[in-house]
Amino acid sequence: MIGFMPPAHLVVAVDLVVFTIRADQLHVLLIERGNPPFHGKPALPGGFVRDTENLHAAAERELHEETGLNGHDFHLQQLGAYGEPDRDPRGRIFTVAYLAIVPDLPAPLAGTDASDASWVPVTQAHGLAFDHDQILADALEAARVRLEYTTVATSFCPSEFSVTDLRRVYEVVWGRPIDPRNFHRKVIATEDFVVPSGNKRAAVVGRPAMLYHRGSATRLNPPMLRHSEP
Amino acid sequence: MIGFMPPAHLVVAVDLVVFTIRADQLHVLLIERGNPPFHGKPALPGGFVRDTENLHAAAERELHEETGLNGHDFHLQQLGAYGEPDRDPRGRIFTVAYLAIVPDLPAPLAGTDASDASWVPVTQAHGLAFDHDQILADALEAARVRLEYTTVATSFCPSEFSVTDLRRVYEVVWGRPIDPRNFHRKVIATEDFVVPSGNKRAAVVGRPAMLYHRGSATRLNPPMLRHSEP
DNA sequence: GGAATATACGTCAGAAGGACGAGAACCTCG
DNA sequence: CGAGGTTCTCGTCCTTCTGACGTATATTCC
Repeated sequence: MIGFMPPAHLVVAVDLVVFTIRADQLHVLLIERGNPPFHGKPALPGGFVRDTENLHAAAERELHEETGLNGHDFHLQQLGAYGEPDRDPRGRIFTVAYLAIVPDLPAPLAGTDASDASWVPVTQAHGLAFDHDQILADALEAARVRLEYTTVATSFCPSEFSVTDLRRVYEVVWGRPIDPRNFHRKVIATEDFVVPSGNKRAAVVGRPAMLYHRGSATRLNPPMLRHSEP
Repeated sequence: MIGFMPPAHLVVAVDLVVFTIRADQLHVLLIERGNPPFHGKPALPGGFVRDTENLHAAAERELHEETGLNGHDFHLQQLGAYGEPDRDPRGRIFTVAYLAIVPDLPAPLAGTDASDASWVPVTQAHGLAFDHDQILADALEAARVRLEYTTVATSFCPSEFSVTDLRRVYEVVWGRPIDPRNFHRKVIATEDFVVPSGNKRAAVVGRPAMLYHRGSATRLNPPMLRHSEP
């Protein structure tokens, strides 16, 4: 069943790797495919680029359709293009992958037409349709690198967060523990990484944490290097 | 003259930003367009992706056609996809940009069918066709960043080079002088960045330099940070 | 009030790099 | 052949940054 060939303007799609953190675990947004090919298999959300929209707009539209998010309360950046000739059995379809980082949604996926979408821990996200396993792996590595050199970690957090919240982001994405005292020093010393909100967290136990908003900085200089092991 | 619409498999192209260093200046490979649109204007070399090849293969093929280079004596990496609806007046054409870094070719462009291609200093590469000004700007920034975190600078150099040759690469691409003594210490101290060839350069003037081949390392850890100024 | 806990701040040593001095190895020129 | 100039290589000092780890502070629970 190779017969299907989409019209020219439907040869390019965008696929989204949407990351969030829930219950101290990195989750990725997946859909269950309702049509062939790969019927019933999990896949990254995505869709074809429309005639009048550019790639970024297409990614934003898909993200809105799947999560209800819009405006600028998320991080969205292009990862790269994928175009193996046989990546889609329907024919020659290229896809441009986007990495999205969103905070843990209070009413997750509410008001969306994507009731088939669900958050899956990345550790359990295998066997995806198409080449989405590869795209997901590339996205995970890209996210880890971007935490080193940029301030995107704050995009995982809600508007108000503590330094410990931010540290959890790094620990979850990197998969390794970080010394709380050194991390605190680094975050506070980095100009415009976070700005104090003036509030304190109601303590469940222990000293209440000071709360912050994300600052205006985007680059981390000097970077927060994870010491890579083979 | 909007009538032209390429068949489905010709909606995606690859464009190359090929950098080299000649006479202590960063040069980019440009062609002069022989057909409309943008007839007679300079542009990045590129072409449509063929039915059976993937994106990387298409980029390699184009690079070979334009420079005669093949094998692995160059650096070739994807930059990203560009897809503004109006970027090509012929219709909806997406392009995937690739960054190539090659040594100064001894017999430049010999044996190629691209006699229309020429090396242009990046400082004079303006007014390109399509959105190639933007792609070139993105490529330049990407090259600068990659010099910080990877060992690609050696891809600008011939097989055998001196530490000073390598330093010139950084100075030319970054556009700022570097202290020769600190640079030398950094390069030598970084494991597998360069390996001694055992030879010395015949000195024109001054102490002859020891020569090196590029090493096996790809990442620079810790990175060679340029201190960005606003 | 004391124990437990989490946050905030401090200290010390080692790694890395910017600034700069100086020696080493070649050239040319007188 | 020696002096001076040039370039490459090595070394020193000092500052910044960070990993390791100690300690004070603010809250809840008992």
